Amino acid sequence: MIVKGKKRGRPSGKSSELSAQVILDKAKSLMRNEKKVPSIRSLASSLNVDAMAIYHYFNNKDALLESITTSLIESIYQPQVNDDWKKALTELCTSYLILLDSYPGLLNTLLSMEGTGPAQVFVERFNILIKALNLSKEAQDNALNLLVDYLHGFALALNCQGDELLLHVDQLTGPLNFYCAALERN
Amino acid sequence: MIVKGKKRGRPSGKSSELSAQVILDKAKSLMRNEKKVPSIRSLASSLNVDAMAIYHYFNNKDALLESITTSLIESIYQPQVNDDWKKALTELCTSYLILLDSYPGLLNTLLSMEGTGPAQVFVERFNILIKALNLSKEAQDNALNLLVDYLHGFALALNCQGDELLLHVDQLTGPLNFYCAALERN
DNA sequence: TACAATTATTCTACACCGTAGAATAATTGT
DNA sequence: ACAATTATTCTACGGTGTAGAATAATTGTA
Repeated sequence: MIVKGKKRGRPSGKSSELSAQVILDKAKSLMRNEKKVPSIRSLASSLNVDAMAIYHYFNNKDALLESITTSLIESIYQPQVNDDWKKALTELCTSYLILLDSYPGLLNTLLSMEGTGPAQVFVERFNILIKALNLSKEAQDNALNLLVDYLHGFALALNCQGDELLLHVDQLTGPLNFYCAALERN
Repeated sequence: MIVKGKKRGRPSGKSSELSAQVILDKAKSLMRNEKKVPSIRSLASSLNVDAMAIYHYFNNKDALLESITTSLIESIYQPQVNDDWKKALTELCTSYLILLDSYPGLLNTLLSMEGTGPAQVFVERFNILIKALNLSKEAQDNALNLLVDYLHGFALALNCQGDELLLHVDQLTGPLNFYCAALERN
C-alpha cells in the first residue's frame, strides 16, 4: 500500500497541479463513492500526495468540509418567477434531499456552520416561492422551520440507515403533500 | 494523569462492583455533563477501571450506546387515556426533544438502530394520542413522518450548534402549533 | 481437598485519526 | 548572487476503538 517516497520540497515546474480545486473535486467524488467523509490521509493518497500537503490549501479539515458545503449548496433548485409554487417547492425539497443524501457529512457541516451560512440558501429560495401564498410573517416562519427541520431529519435518517432499502427520497411525497395541504388551508 | 497500575486479574471479593448498570449510569452522566459521547478510555478512567474492562460487559461501543438508548427512550411522555390530544402531543414532543438534546449522540444511535428499535417507542405513543382525530391511515402516516423527522431535524440542529443561545426547545411551539392546525383541519 | 474451568480484570499493541512542526527544494524577488 | 517565499514530504504526538494475551480470583467437580 505505501509506496512512493516522493522527493521532498516544492515540486518542479507547473506540472501535477495540486490546488484547492482539485482537492475539493476529489474530496467530493470520494464522499459520493465511498458514502462517507474521507480521512485526510485517504484523500491525500488518492491524490498521490502527502497528507500534510492538504493543509497548505485548507487550515483544517472543517475548513475543507465547509468549502465543499458552500459550493455544493448552490446546486439546489432555483425557483423561477413563473413557477407554480407547489411544483417549485417539490423541486426545491427533492434537490435538497438528494444533495444531502449524495454527500454524507454535508448535513452535519451545514448545521455546524449555520448563522447566515449556506443553510440560508435553502431559506432564501423557499422564501421566494412562498410569496405566492401571502402568508403572515409568523405562519411563514413556522412553515419554514417545520419544513427545513423535517428535511434535515429525513436526510439524517437516510444517512444513518445507509440505504437499507426501507428508506428512499420518494417517501418525501406523502408528508410533503400533507404539508402543502396545510399551507393551502392556512 | 496516568496513575494507578492496579493489580491484574479478577479482583477479590464482591467489592467495587463494576457491572453493566454502573457502566451505563456513568456513561449517561458523562453524556449529560460533557455534552458528548465519552471515549471508552475516558469512561473507563472515570470508573477507575481499565478501558478493556468495559468490553467484558458490552461487545463494542455501539452495543453500549444502543443499550443506553433503549433504556432512555422509555422516559418520554406516556399519553394518558383522558388526555387532550393537543396537550399530550405537546408533552410527548417536548419530552422527546429534551431527551435528544440532553444526550448528544442519542439521536444518531437511535436512527442507526431503527427497524422496530427504540424509535418505535415514539411512534407507538404518537399513535395512541392521534386516535382522537380519526384520521385516514394515509393522513396519519404522513402526519407521523412529518413530525418525527421534524423533531429529529430540530434535535440535530440543537446538537450541532451546541446551545449558541440562538436555538432552544421553546422554538418548538410555533411550528408545532402550525402542525396541530394542519391536523385539525384535515 | 486438589485442581480444572470459568470469570473479571489489566496490559500491550495495532491501525486508524487530525494535525503541529521541522526539513527540504523549487520559484520568485531584489 | 542570494534572500525570501512557497509547496511539498517526513516525523511525531496524542487521541480513537478494540483484538489478544496474561493474570488472578472464584466456582465447579472428582
